[in-house]
Amino acid sequence: MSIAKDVLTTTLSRKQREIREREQLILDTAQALLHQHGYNYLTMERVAETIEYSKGTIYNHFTSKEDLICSLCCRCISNLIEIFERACKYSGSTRERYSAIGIGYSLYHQLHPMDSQNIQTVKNNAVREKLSVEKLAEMEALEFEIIQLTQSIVQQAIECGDLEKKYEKDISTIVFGLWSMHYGALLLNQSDIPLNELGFNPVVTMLWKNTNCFLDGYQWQPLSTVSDPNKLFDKISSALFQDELKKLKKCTNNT
Amino acid sequence: MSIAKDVLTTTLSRKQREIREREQLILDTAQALLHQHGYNYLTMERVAETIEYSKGTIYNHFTSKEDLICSLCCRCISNLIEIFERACKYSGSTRERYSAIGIGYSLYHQLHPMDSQNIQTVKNNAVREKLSVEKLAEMEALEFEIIQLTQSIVQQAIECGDLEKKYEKDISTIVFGLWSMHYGALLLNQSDIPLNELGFNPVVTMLWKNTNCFLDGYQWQPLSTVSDPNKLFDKISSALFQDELKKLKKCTNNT
DNA sequence: ACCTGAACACCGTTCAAGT
DNA sequence: ACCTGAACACCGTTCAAGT
Repeated sequence: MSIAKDVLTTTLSRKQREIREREQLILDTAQALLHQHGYNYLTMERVAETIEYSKGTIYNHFTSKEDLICSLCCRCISNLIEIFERACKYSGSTRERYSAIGIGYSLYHQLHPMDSQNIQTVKNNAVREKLSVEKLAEMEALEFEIIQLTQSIVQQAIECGDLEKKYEKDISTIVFGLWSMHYGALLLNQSDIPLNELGFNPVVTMLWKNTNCFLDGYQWQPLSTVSDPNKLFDKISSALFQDELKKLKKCTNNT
Repeated sequence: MSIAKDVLTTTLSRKQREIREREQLILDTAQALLHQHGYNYLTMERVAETIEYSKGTIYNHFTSKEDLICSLCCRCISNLIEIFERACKYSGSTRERYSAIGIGYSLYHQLHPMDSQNIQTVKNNAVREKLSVEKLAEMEALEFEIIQLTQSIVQQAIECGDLEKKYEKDISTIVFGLWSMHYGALLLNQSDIPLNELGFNPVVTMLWKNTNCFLDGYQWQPLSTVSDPNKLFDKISSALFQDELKKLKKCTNNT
């Protein structure tokens, strides 16, 4: 009985599971093509060939090439949100948690450069122009989630006095400051401007320094001058990327 | 004799002048198509039709569609450099001049949103992948010019003591801070994230506030707390965009 | 109900023919 | 020496036919 029921429910949902799995397969394939051979190599034809289905089937999952790319982007933003949630849960002062968001952002992009390329691809007008309003709304909802998470920490900082009350009207400005600084840095980093040849330090290092000065400028307590910023960086980054570091350790132990 | 010589030299260079003029015409046309109907409406065919030449002729000027778009982008960056040069010449403290760079950047993008869209278009991988190394080098050279202009002000600030000596090793980091903050803000602004619906202040306002806090964090003298930042903004922006404001005045007087 | 792939549309690019 | 536009290549998208 129990087995029969299992079989029944399995049978009922198998098709759905198959479809869901194939959708992930398409996304994985598209991501791999994009990452390995660049944007112009990614064609619907090639995705179809790789997964051994016809082009028509892909269009059953995604209404257009742009829709496929945007879905890829949404998956990457979801991964990023997960990091941000970890940062919010970090046990430390409000300033440490806010810093953790920045660190999570920049380290995530360093650890997963292809994800960050995917996210940028959708910012392009040629792609955006072809997206449906529904798809754009889906992406916007994810971006909104990120803003909310970030904003909540600034709010808490004001409530507990780490940030002066007079900055209450600047909450969204402070969010925008961290966001624009990191977003801009990420894009400059992955553009092919040869930053290190031009004498710039590593982007993660510069971002950390600049974020600290930015928050010091808002007098967000405790100021970066009262403790060692480098130690704090290591502390937060190892806390945020515990899982990733574990994986790396495992790999090196096995070999 | 003199006339004959004039005719001769005119004849000799007429072709060249014609070609140069046509090149600008192609760029203007492409920009107009891009601005009025979006990226996907801009085709080589349509550009050819509009300027009443054949497609082959356009390929005599530009080796590919991407080459055309990149040339458009370079023209826009040159315009931006002109603003930056004005900012560097601004008579005021080093901090005021550095601020002027930021203000020039954000106001330029506000006054010429289509230029800033052009600049962004080339950041897209689909376009970059197809560019020749020469074209990329041309753009890089322009970007380098911007960096140099910005860096020179930070250098001066350290020399005259407006910035503490200990920040000498952070010069490029301070440049990167202003750059990433403004670049990120610009991109967020022209993406279709509805910033004002999400409760954000106007981007130019937020940038000015954040830049001041950023520079305060580096203790760049004089701090924004000793004078009215809003007055300074108005002073700098009217000095930088004198020409533009004159034009606007003329227009309103004539009508 | 789902999958297929031939056929179509569109656009970037080339090059033989024309002036 | 320069310009033209037919012809080609490539790729996104559709949909009648098949299972």
